[in-house]
Amino acid sequence: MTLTIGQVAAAADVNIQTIRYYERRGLFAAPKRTPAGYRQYAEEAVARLRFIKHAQDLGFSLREIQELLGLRVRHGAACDAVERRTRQKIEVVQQKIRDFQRMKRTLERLAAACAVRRPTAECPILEVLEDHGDASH
Amino acid sequence: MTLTIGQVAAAADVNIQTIRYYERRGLFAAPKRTPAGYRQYAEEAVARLRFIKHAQDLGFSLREIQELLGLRVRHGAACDAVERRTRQKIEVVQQKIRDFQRMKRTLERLAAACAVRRPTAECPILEVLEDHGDASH
DNA sequence: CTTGACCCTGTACTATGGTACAGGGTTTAC
DNA sequence: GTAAACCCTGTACCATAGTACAGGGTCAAG
Repeated sequence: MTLTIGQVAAAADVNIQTIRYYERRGLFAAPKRTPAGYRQYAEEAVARLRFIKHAQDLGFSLREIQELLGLRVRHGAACDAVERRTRQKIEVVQQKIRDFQRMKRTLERLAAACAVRRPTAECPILEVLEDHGDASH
Repeated sequence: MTLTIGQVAAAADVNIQTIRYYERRGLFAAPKRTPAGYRQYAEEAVARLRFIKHAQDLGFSLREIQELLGLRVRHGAACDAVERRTRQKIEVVQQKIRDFQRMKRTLERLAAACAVRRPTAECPILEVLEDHGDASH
């Protein structure tokens, strides 16, 4: 069974224009067409859109997502190269995790400074942020 | 002692155009001018730029930073609002960390499947990626 | 008193990730 | 058999966060 672009868009909760935009960008393979020129999608299209959205939530750019999907496209071909790229991606993700953990610790320090302040004290968050500016880099 | 826009830009390691852009956006108070119209900054300007940069590093948008700077002006109850925003930001960051860890596990599963594949097996990337897509959201 | 480095405003342009609209053709339901 | 709802392409537009450039004015050194 095939789906129209509108059905795919509704199922994946994205705009129709966005799907066409992805197709133009090369993220989304151009599907078969009806004689009238309507796009005919397989059900996997919905899963792929959801994958794209989730990867975006993780902070991957469309260009990076294109790379990830590129791993998929070349399946059956050079599996060694695919594995190498996947391990590179793991490194990138690991670094992102470290960055966000550092960010979270800084934010927690700010919130903690707020929580222990005396009633008459001024808000310490903004000062800490400025100290942070001086102390880091 | 006052600084020119070029000196401030060099000290804070930002583009001159960026400072003027912040001024236009209302993030950065318009400074006094010389009779010729040159901007004259106090040294605090450098600290404020660093504050903006570090808040950006922590994932705040310019709009959010503008809010934070606005809160600083109105002391008193402002601290509670700043703390609330900070804790909201921590939640967002925590969720991102969880998502990245999930993504990392997915990629590791992918690489592991690659490593143990039989010579005749197809590259299992497609299935793993789409499982990931199905499992989320 | 000219040269070069700096400053000014205003406008245009970049990249990313979309979203909207114009002006058509097609399909479906009554 | 027609009206609504859907699809097509192409182009223009939005926000965010800048960056560049044109066409001037200003300042300090030699």
